[in-house]
Amino acid sequence: MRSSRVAGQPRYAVVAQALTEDILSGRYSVGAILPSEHALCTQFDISRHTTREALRRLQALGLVTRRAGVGTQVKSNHIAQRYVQVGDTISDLYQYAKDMVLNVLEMTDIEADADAAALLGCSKGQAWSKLRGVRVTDGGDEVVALMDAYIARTYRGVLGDIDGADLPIWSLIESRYGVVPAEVRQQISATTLSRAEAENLSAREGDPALRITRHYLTEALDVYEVAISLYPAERFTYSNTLRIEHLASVS
Amino acid sequence: MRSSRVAGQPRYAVVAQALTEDILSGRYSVGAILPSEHALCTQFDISRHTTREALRRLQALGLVTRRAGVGTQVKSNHIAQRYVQVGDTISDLYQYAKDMVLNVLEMTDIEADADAAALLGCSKGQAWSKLRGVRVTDGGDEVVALMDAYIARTYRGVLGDIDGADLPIWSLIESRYGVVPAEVRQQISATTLSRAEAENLSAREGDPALRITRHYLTEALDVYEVAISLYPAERFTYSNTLRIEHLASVS
DNA sequence: CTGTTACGAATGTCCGGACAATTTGTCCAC
DNA sequence: GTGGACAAATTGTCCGGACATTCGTAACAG
Repeated sequence: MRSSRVAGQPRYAVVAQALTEDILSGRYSVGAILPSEHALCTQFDISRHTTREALRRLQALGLVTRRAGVGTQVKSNHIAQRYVQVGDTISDLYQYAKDMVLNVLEMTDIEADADAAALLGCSKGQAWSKLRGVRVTDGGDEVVALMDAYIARTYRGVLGDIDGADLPIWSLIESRYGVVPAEVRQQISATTLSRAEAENLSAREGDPALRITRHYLTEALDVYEVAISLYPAERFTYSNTLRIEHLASVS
Repeated sequence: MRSSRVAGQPRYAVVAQALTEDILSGRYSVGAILPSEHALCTQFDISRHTTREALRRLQALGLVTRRAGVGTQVKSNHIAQRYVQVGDTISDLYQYAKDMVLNVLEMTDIEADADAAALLGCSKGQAWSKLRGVRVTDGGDEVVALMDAYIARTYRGVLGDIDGADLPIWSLIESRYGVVPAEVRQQISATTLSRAEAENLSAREGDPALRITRHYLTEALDVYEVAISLYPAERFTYSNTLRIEHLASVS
């Protein structure tokens, strides 16, 4: 018996709603395989086309992934907000280094002690390369930021490419190793410059500054780069524009 | 005559690729209406189902919008990077006010002078309501932020709801007027507290603080709320996690 | 001139069927 | 055991058709 059509609700929406609830409530846990298209067709007494439309919605919501030969797998048990980054100012998440050059001051290989392990989110003793440098404007006449970066030892090879580069480090890693950032965690806080920091930045002690810490993670959620940048307030404002994507609700 | 199938390329991908190039190159400008599904079916000699699959891809890339009775309209002439916000910390873009209460200090109606017009991105003389308040923790024992907000006079009605609210103002406007933010522009900068600011925040003069300015815009890109918040550094770090969406390329 | 109605055009919602491509696992030969 | 051939299950790619819903506009009525 065909399930009766609810007023104003397309059939695929009914199915999508039901499956969404099952996923959000945990009846299907993350990693579980949903019933096959054929099974859903039988269960809801709808055509395969309609079933696929329903599953397409779940996919658009980021709840499931689909693979031929495998099935429909639950990817996430909550619906995340989606943003589209617009504009291309110097300070955009991925473009903040545009028109700037990175001059290396110091490079060392380290094994993470307790402090570093906490910062980097790794176990004690893990091997990293540490780098200290300044970002200067393309002409080289103004220091914009002081940066400490930690790079997983695996990608040590980029160290040679960094001095004088006008690209972010993660981008150098990408072109050399093919590692793309899949997730970026950032913390932005306010601070005042210490004597030593002010010296490197040709600013005054006590001046306000923005401290931006970014963790770059691979698809497998391994941290492979951490960058901590210090931007004197008068030379830098972090700004971005986010456009909210209007996701078609399943209901 | 049916267009021959390129090796490894589904038919819909060929169509999607062709249309994408036409949009990116500007042959179809933003706002233009693409040929109808029927026309594309004839042009490429494919079924309507295949045509719709191609257009679905363009939609997923954010290049077009589709409306029944109208057609497929070009929305953007470039492919933007997509981020998905994950996590739900206190400082997430839309959740930063969680577990906090807003206490109003002062409310006034203003007409924008030159300074205000520049800040709000409106013409001089436009009518706004200005509000000064502090965000305190739920228990009320700690001041977390000092906030100046400007609300378009049209939504003046929310002013009565604000004192003591534990929601962001835009959220109050949404529930009362049905206005949803479609775009948010934010600037984050570092500063040090002035004497007066420190007093309101029970902090010390010269302490570092984060100044976050947010413009909330409607779908039509009208600014309807501007919030400027001052967070003493030791009580607040702005942090968020962005997951990069792997958009299926059309090719 | 203004408000209403009617029509056409476009996308949205469904159904049916067929074959291709991908993946996983089983079974057999070596 | 190990490797390869094979089969089964699953999603992906296409085709055809039918009717519903939405929206702009043109014709019409007042």
